[in-house]
Amino acid sequence: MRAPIRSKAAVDTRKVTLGMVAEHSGVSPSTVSRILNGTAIVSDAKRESVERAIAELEFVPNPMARGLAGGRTLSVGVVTQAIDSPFYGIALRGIEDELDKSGYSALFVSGHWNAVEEARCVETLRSRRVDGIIVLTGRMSDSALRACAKTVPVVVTGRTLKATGLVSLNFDNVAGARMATDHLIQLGHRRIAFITGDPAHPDAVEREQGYRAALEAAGIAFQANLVAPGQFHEESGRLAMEHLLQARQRFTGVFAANDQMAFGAALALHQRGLRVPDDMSLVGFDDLAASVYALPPLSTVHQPGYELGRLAATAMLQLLAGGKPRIEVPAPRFIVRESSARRRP
Amino acid sequence: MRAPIRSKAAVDTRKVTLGMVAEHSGVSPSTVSRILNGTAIVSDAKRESVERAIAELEFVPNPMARGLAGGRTLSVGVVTQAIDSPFYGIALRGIEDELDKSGYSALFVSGHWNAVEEARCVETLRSRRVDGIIVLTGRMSDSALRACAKTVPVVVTGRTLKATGLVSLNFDNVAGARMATDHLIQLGHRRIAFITGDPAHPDAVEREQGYRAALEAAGIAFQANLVAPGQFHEESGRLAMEHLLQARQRFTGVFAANDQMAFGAALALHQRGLRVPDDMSLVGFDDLAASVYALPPLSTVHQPGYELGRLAATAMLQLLAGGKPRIEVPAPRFIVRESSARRRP
DNA sequence: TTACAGTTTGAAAGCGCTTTCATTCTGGGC
DNA sequence: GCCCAGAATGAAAGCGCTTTCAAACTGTAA
Repeated sequence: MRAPIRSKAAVDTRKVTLGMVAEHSGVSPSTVSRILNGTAIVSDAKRESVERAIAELEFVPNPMARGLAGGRTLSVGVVTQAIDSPFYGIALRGIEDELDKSGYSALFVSGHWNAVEEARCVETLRSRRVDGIIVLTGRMSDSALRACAKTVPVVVTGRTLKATGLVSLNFDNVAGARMATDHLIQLGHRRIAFITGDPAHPDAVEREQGYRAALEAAGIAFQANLVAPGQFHEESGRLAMEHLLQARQRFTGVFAANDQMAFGAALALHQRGLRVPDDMSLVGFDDLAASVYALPPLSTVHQPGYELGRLAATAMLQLLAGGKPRIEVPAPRFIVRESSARRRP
Repeated sequence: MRAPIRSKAAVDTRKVTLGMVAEHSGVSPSTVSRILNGTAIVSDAKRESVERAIAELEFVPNPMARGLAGGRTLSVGVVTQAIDSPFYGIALRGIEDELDKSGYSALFVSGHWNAVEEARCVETLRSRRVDGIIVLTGRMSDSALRACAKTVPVVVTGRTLKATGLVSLNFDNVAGARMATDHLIQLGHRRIAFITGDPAHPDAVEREQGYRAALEAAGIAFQANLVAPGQFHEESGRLAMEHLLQARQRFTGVFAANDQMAFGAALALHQRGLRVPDDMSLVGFDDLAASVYALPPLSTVHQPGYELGRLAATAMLQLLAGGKPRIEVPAPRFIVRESSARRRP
C-alpha cells in the first residue's frame, strides 16, 4: 500500500490488530472482542472509546484469526451446478445479496451435475470451514445430505427433506407444470408434447407428474410417444423437438420442462419453417431473464430464482442463529406471453 | 457418497490436526509442516511415515490456521459485475476451473457496475486476505487498480494497463467491432446503425471505434443519427432499436455492441413486424451461449469468455508464483450465422 | 458494618499452523 | 583423532482473535 490518501490513517489498514485498538483505547483485548461480537455488556464509556479507536485506526478484524479462534468463518458455501447457468446464476445473486447484509460471504463451488464432483465440492467447503452449506438442487443422495447436516447446517433447494440442521426449500414443480399444461389445454390444444428434463433430476420428474396430472384432469390420454427426453439445456431441447417432429407425431402444443430447452425447441421449429405460435404453441418453465426476449417471447412458469436464493440464504442465516426457519416458498405463477396461442380450428 | 463407510476413519475429519499427524508418525509438527509445504528437505523415512499418517488420519490442513500463520490463504478474489451475467458467468467458470487445479479457490463478489460497490468489494476481499484479486473489467479507476496492485497481485481484464504486480488482459474490441461492421459492409449494407454500450465502459468505447473505423475504411460517412445509446442489457437494446425505428432513419443493418442488446433489438424488430435478416441484418458481439439459439441464430463476434477467465486465472497463478506472466489473448473471430444477409437490392 | 450475589473487566490459554532459531547429527579435511 | 561446515530436525514463538476463569467492583440485605 502506497500513498493511501486518507489523512491520519496512512496506517496500513491490513496491519491494524485488535490488540492495537485495545491499547489505543486503554482497555483489554477481551473487551474489544466483546464489543465487536456483542458477547457481553460493556460500559458505555469504554464502548465509545473503543468504537472511536476502531474508526480512527480503520480496524478491520482478520477473518482468519476470527475463524481460527472462534470456530466461525462468517462464510457459507454454496454448491451450485454451473456458475454460468442462467437459472442458478440469478439464485446465486439472491444468496449473495442476502448473505452480504449480515456480513457473511458466499463461497461458490460448482458440481457440474456430477455427484462425485459435488461430493468433492462439499469436501472443499468443509475444509474451508464454512459455517453452513447451501446446496442448489444437486445430485447427491438425500442420505449424503443428511449426513452432512449432522456436522454443519445445510439448506437445500429442490427437495423435500426433513432432518435436524437441515432446511429444504422446494418449489412446487408439480403445480407449475400443471399450470403450463393447463394453459395449453385451455387454449384448445389436445395433443401436447412434453420435453422432459434429465430424469435423474427431481425437478424433471415432478414436472412430468404435473404434465400428466393436467392431461388426466382434462380427460386426455397420456401418450408416451409425445414425450421426448431432454437434459435441461438448449441443445437437448432442439434435439428432442427434432425427434418429435421426425416421428411424425401430430401435436399442436409443446411443453418444455425448462426454458432453455424451449429455446432449443424453438430453434428446431424455426429450422423446419414452423412458426410459433401459429403452427405450434410452446411453453417453458423457469421464466429466465432471456425468456422475455425470446422470439416470440416465451409463455412460461415463473420461478422466482432470485427470491429462492434469498430465501435459502435467509434460512441459512436463521439456522446459523440457532433458529428453526419457517420458510414459505412462493407459489408458481404462469406468465402468458406470445409463444402460446389458441389452437387453430 | 453414502454413509461414511471408510472403516477406521469414521474419525471426524475436521478435527485431525497437524499435531496429531506429527504424533502419529513420531516427528515434530515442524517436520510435518515442512513436508506439507515442501519448504525443506526431509529424510525419506520420515516423509514416508508422515505421508502414511496423513492418509490414515485423513488429515486436511486447516486453511484458516495456515492463513493466519503463513499469511497466505490459497484463495483469490474475483470482482465481477453480476454473477448472473451471461458473459461474465462463463468467464467465472473459466477462472474457477483453472484455479481449482492449483488448489486455489475463488471468492466471487459482484460490483453491479458501480464504482463504489466495487471498491467495497475489493475491501471485502482484502479483509478476507485473498492472495490475489482478479477484476473483470469493472468501473474502478486505473489508478485505484494500480494502488491496489501495490499490496496484492492484480489481474484485470478489459483494460490495458502497465504496473508491477498487475497484469491486464485486453481483448481486441476495436478489431472485433470492425469485423462485425465489415461483415455487414461486405454483405452490401451501407446504412448501418450502431447500438452502443454504456459509454462509461471502455469496451463500449472501443467497439464504437471499431465501427467507425470500418465505416471509414469503406468510405461510408459516419452518421450520428444512426447511433443509439444502449447499456449492454437486453432492454436497452430494445429501446435503442425502438428509438432508431421511430426516428425513421433508413438503414438495413444493425450492429449491437453486445449480444444481449442484439436480443433486445431483435425483439423490437419482431414487434414491428420486421424480419431478420430479410428486412434487417443484425449482428452482435460476445457470442453468448444463447446466441446460437436466438431466432434467427445471431451472427456475432466471438469472445472467448471461458478462455479469458482461464487466462486471467493462469496469469494470477503465475503472478502468485513470483513470475512475470506473458499472456496472449485470443484474437477476435466473427461467427456468421443467420441474422445477417446480403442487402436486398 | 459485613457478606454476598451480580456485574464489568482483564489475564491468559488456546485455535492449528508456519517459521525462526538452536540443536543434534553427519562427514570431511587437517 | 579433532574440529567444523552443512544437513536434518525439534522447540518454541508467534499469527490475531475468542473465550474461559478469576479478579475487581457494585450494590444490597442482614
